[in-house]
Order: sequence, then C-alpha cells, then structure tokens
Amino acid sequence: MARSRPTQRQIAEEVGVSRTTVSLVLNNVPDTHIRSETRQCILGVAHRLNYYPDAGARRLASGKTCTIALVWHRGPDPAYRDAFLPGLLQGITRAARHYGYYVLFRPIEPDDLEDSYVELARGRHTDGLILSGPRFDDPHLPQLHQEGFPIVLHGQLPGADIPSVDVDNVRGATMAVEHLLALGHSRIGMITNAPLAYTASRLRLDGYCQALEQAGLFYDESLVQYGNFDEESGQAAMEALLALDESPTAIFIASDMVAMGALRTLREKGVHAPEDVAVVGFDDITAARFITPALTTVQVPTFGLGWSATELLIRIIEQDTPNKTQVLLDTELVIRESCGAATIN
Amino acid sequence: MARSRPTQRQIAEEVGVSRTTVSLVLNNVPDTHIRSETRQCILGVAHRLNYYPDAGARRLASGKTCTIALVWHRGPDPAYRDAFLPGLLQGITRAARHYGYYVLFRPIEPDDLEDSYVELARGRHTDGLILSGPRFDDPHLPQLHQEGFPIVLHGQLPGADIPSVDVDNVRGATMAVEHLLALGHSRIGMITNAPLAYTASRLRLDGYCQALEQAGLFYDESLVQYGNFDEESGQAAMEALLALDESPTAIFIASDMVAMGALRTLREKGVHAPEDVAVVGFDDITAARFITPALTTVQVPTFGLGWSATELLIRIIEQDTPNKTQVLLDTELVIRESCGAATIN
DNA sequence: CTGAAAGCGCTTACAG
DNA sequence: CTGAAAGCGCTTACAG
Repeated sequence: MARSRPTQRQIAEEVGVSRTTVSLVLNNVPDTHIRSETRQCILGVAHRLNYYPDAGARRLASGKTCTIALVWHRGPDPAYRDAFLPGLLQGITRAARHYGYYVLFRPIEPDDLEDSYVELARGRHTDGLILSGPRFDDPHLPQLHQEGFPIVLHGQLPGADIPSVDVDNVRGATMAVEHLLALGHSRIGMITNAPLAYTASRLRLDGYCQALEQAGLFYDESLVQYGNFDEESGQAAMEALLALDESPTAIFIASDMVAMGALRTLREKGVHAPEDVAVVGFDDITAARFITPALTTVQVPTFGLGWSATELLIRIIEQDTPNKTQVLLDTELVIRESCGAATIN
Repeated sequence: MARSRPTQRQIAEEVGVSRTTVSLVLNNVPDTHIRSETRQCILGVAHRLNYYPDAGARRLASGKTCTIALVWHRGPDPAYRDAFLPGLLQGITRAARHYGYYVLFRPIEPDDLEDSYVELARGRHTDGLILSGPRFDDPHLPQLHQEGFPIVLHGQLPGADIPSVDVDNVRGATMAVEHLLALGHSRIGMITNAPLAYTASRLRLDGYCQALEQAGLFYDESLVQYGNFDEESGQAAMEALLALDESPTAIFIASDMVAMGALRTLREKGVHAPEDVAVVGFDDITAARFITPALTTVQVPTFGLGWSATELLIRIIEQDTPNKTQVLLDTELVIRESCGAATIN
C-alpha cells in the first residue's frame, strides 16, 4: 500500500469545493442542501478515484468505531461450545452488517487473563460487546456495565441486570418432556447437560420438573443423572439409569453431546431406542441428525440468538435502549427417530 | 462513555513532561533512553488513570490497524463449510493475538455483492486479509493482490500466485486409499466430496488415482461417483455403487458429510460396514466419531490452517515475506471402526 | 447552499 | 535524555 490513497482533500481540490462539502456529500448527511450538480460531481470524482474513507480517521473524528466485538469464552468444554459458534456468528455478523457495523472476534481461552477483553472497550476498539458465556467471577463485566459501556450477554448471569439474550431453557425442557408424556410415558428420566452450577443446566432441570408436576407426576430424584458436557459423562449417566431396579421408559437428555454418549451406551448394552427407551435431546447439534437413531431434540436457535443479541446491543449503543433488555428465545422441538413418535403413527 | 477518557496529554501534564515522552514510554519505543524515574512515573500515572490508548487515533497516526480480517465465503453448502469454522477461527485468533493483531470477521453470503470485502482493504479497516474459499470469478482478489495488499488464501486458486495455505489434499487421499489397500482391498471405489470444478475435489481424486497406480491397480471409472457436499449426494452415490454388477469392497469418500449419507444408504440396504464394505472418509467433522460405525477418516488440521495462514499473512504485512508462500499442511488418518482395521487385529 | 477552522488523540521526524 | 511541532484524514459546530 505504498501508493497514497485518495483523500477527501483530493476530491475537494479536484472538484473545486471545500472539504466540508465533500464530507457532507459522501456521508449523505441529511438536512444539508447541496446543489445537485455539486453532489453528482463529488460522487463522480470519488468513484473515479476509487475513494474509500479511512476508517481510522473516521473513528477518531466521529468517536464511533461502528464495530462490535464478540467475546467468546471457550468454557469448560470448548468442543461443546464450538457447536454453537457458526450459527451464532452468522446471526451476529448478518445483523451487524444490516445496521452498518463490523464484527471483531475475540475468543477467551480458559486460562487467558480475565481482563483480556477490557481493552477492547477501554481502548475504543469497539462500541459495544457481546459476551458469550459470562463468568460469575469476572470483575470487569459489572464494572464496564456500570460505567455505561454497552454490553449484551449471550447466556445469563443470575442476579445481574445486564442486558442478555438466551434461549428459554425452561420452556425448551418442558416441551421435550411434554412430548414424551404425550407419547404415553410416565416414568421419565433425565440426564442434565452439566453440573447445576451452570445456569442453563439448572433451568433445564426446572423445566423437566415443571412438566412432570403439570402432568401430576412426582419428581423422583433417582431418575435424574448429571451430565458434564461430553460423551463420556453421557455414558456414565446412562449406565446409572440402566442399573436402576426399574429404569425409565423415556429419558430427556439436556444436551445432544451428552446424548451421544448415552446412545452409545444403549447400543453397547443392546437396549434399543426408541423401542426399549425413548430419548429426547437438547441443542440440535449437527451430529443429532446423523446418529442412529436420529435424535429427536430441542433446537437452539443459534442464528436468532446472534441476531437478537446484536440488535439489542446496537439499540443500546445508539441510545435507543428498549424497555425489555432480557430476551428469551423460543426453541423448537425437532422430531426424529429416537423418541418413537415416528414409529407410533 | 460520557465521561472523558484519560489521554496522553493528561498524563503528560500530570507528570510534567511532554506528550512525546509519554508516547515513547507507553509504546516502549527502543533506542530511546528516558530516565528511569520519568519512565516509572509515567507508567504509574497511566496505570492509576486506567489509561488505554485510543485505537482510532493510533491507527490514524501510525497508519497501521493491527487488524486482520477473515473473509469467509459461505460457499455452495454453508453447513459443510461451517464444520471448519471453529477450528480455523481459533487458529487465526490465537496466532493473531500472539503477534498483537485483532481479528475482524466478515462472512460473505453466496448472494452478497462480490466487492463487499474490498472496502475492508481500501478503507483501511485491516492490514491484511485471509480469504477462505476464494472464487475464480472474483475480479477484486487479483487486483488487490496486484496492488500489494497483503492477502493469504485458505484454499487454492489454481494459476494464481497468491499466497495460500491449504491441506495437502492429494496426500490425504493417497493415505486413505493406501490404508484400504493395506487392509487387503483391491476393488476400491470412491465418492468425491464435490464436483470436480472444485479444486479440493479434483485433488482428492488425483490422490485416489495415484494410490491405485502405485499399487499397480487400474483406474476403473465405474467405481467413481460424484458427491456434492451433502448427505443426499452421498446416498445417491452409494446407491449407484451398490447397483454395480461387482460393487467395491472398500470405498474412499472424500467428505465426511457425504459419507454420512453413504452410511445411511448402507444401513438402509442392510449392507454392513466394515464387514461388507470398508469406508474411509475425509475431514473429520464432529459427527464422524458419533456415527455408527464410527468413521475412519482423514483429519483436516483446521487449527493449523488458521494458525499458518495468519503467520504467513502477518509476515507479509510486516515485510518479512518468506520464500515459500504456498503452504500445504499434512493430514492425519484417524482410524475408527468403518475401515475394519480395528476388527481385523 | 457552501466554506474556514478547530479538533479528535495519537505518532514521528527533527531539533536541541 | 527530552520537547516543540507537524501531521494522519476525517467530522462537525459555526458562520456566512
């Protein structure tokens, strides 16, 4: 890039007009009546010169970066979270583009310094942050929020009033269990997606309980096992459920990744799904439709989460904060083979 | 961010020193001997004031953005390409961070204007581009490259001398086929990952041919079917192979996604893998290890591709261009169940 | 309808 | 060892 790029000054000189006018025209500033000829002329020269405004200069002068950042906590199980990344990122970048923003991507590894994203805000690299996978023990998050820096969480931080976008975990879980109930099951087990310290995990368990209660069934603690993001945890949990005196006829597994392990165990033990036990997962990862039996699951709207988070963030940035800054998105039940619904009809 | 942020000027005034000195100290400019006390004092005040340099101002003054962009062509089958995104992005962001760069993410939808990434370069949003999934018919790519704008391709553009990083598709395919040969197969079919217009597709077919030739086997056109990124194409291709008078005893499928369809067809037809037909895939998508039988496949080093592309790009940006600007990364064969190797021993 | 001018917060020769 | 000064390329009141 040795050759010097065209500037507004050059255009101004060539057209014989002030730089102000050039800036006004190029930015299409409203309420500024420039003679149509002048306007056309400026636009023409800009185009001929192949002019693009310098991002750095514009940022400095305007005080806006027109950039948002996605801060991506990889979390305890990177592979699990990676399953959501493409959809989320697409939702974010599409919305950002739609509103004229750029997207900076900043992953935070588990062992990264926790403040590694603070400079993005403080150093004015970005006008706002989407923080995916917020940590309880992150001291900078509440502080930045307090100072008025625009932040939207993907996920939730209980007790904090920070704007957030998340999937409606309770309803998703309820839906899954209601589906199993509707198929005639009354002894329904559950494997959580993770330890209950994780908000999503707690909420999905709540949904399970609510659905049972609604159906007039009692909560049986022995039917609940705890997953831990990965396949192995699913295998262990499923083994425990199969070892019960009276094992469940249906199981809601609050994570497809965990369900992969559970299904493996069923296969190894010669227990058939859905004939011997019906299974419904959660997340709808890619593998869900390739596994045998194809997994009935609760689909997380990753694109929608990204889009909503971005829209919310941009409204906050542009001082148009909506009343409701805690958004929950609905899930959809994707019926495949593992629940037995297809076989029944 | 109403409250005004601290600036170098403020630090300078507080310490009683010029702004030049502050800048020098804060940037740790070498060969500039500032008195140690002054230095400490400046650093101290900067820290106390919670000073972070303004990114926009710095960009404007220095002419560097310290940012690279990943331009991500979603391609004809977004779902397929999404499988590589997390790994690639992680490689890129890790390397970028290591060298002090930020990463802008810019997806290009199939129907986007082709020039949608040009402004990133021309408007000085970034010091260089990684372009994943380059298009033949993209007129801006050669032009930007010609002008000396730093670009590294992820993938290849035959005939262009643009720096690029790619997986060694030929060797990967050869390795897969050699594995099947070593298991005693001599009638080995192939399903391509995509039409041959795609470079990777062509190269993987080449690798297949080379391995056969090396083994003294003849290329039998009827054993080669053409996939098209997705499951459905895999089903169709597999059906065609099964319909042959003498169907192959082993099949190399140059895409795991396509292999998912092929395996489905086998299952439906009651043909067992690996007993009746051995299968080896390519890519190692997440589903490969969850499917039954678990898919033996050629693993694409997504992280490594991202890291290498970034390193190469940054060397080019920093005028330290290596001699070799076309990089091919090795693959690794991941042996699972579908090839029968595990069963044999 | 358009222009002269200040200013955004840095970096970087240049001078001492 | 340190400072005065110019300049990066924009935007934006303000004035006419």
